[in-house]
Amino acid sequence: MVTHTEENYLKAIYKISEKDKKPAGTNAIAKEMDTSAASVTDMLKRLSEKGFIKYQKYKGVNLSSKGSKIATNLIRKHRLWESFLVDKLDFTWDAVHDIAEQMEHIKSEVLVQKLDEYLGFPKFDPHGDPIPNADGKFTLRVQILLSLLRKNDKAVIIGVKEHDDDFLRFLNSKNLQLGSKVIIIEKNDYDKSMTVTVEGVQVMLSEKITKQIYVKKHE
Amino acid sequence: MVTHTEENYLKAIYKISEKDKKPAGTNAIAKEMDTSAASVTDMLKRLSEKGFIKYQKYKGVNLSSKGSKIATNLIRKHRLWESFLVDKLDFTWDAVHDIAEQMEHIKSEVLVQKLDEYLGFPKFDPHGDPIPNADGKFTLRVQILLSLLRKNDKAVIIGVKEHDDDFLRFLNSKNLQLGSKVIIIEKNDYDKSMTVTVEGVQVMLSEKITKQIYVKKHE
DNA sequence: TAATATATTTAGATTAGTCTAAAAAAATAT
DNA sequence: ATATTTTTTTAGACTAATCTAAATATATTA
Repeated sequence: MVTHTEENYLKAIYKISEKDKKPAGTNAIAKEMDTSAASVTDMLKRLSEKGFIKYQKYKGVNLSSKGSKIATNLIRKHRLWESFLVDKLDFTWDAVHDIAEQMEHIKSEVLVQKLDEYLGFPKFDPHGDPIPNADGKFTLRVQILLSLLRKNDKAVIIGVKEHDDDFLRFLNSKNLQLGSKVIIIEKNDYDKSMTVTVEGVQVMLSEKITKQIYVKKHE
Repeated sequence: MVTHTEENYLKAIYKISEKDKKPAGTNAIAKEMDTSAASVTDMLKRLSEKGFIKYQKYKGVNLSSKGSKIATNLIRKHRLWESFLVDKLDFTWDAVHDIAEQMEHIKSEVLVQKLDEYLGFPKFDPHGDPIPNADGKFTLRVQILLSLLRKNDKAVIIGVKEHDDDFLRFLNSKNLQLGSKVIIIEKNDYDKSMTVTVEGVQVMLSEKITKQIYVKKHE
């Protein structure tokens, strides 16, 4: 048995070691979980006893295959529920994270399987993040940052790096969403800002923004 | 704030005082919650301090309007999710209770509202139980027990009193489901068993069964 | 390499929810 | 109306998850 809280720790550890490509440290986990380092140490002992992580004092942690399975399954459920909320219930992409954060803890194998089927076995969620399959395998694809495009390039938005709700709402306001076609009209050498056309409308995007958007080149 | 566990207690109290038409006793709650009477007493103090119940030592408990609101909202969510599971994900009515028991705790007003809309504002769940609206009001309707019908009566199944999974699967096996049309062919005076026609097939039903099925008379 | 800074763990306490065993109150029966 | 049974509460302890403050390891830098 794995508790709600343990599941959240495993997901945090997964996320951190995925990003940093090395064992997750106590402080990093504390920050991700919004708790104290002392609490993390306590939890690491528990997770270690249950065989979910490989843990040595002061050395950071790695997930065991058992722990990794739980973490990817949570990510799978999280992203499937986000897809459900957007595709079926008509939520916008900036409003689904907190709800999916709760729904990912629902325990039922058959529910996930039926949900996946109902959604048509989606490979990517409403933010363009890959949805692992039942075996925990992620679909890989070529994706580059919008900031790397040059004048006259054409591309389609296929994902976002930043998931902050305010950022997503900013994109909504500029009509930038998954599937949007953009054409680079101008690129400013000095501040790297761009002027692009989205759905026939010109908008100016700072580098801070263009570095958070994944695209696929077009034509 | 109300915790997961507190919510379950409130629902248990609601259920018991609804059935017995009087304040819920400690033992009854303990049985419903599958815990000890001592734990219940502890929890009643907490719920009372939070203003969810009216509690006097040894006198049993009643929900306050605040507590009642929480309980009916849980029932609303439970029944909406059961409807979702059956109508959209193709679950059978005997397999949805435990999953809905988890889903009812998801906290999001707008989610419930959108789910309700997505399902077409259903008034009854897959077991024929009424789904309270956002104000906690239940739709009432005439429903009688199948056991009360007489020879040659025609009726439609609109609900079940018993929710046990095995009972529901028994009904499945006889093709008895919500909306099924039944005709009473014969009624045995001695043991009150009946022979009825369902979807053109004759089946024999003991009184134990017919006392658990709600119907609406037809023609 | 010694001094300093940072990261991590330990110690000890707290809260929610649970337990068993014993005490007390209320209900029932003789 | 007294004795017995049932119901409920209290007492005291346990676990999971958390906290702050202090101690100890490790890493960094002069």
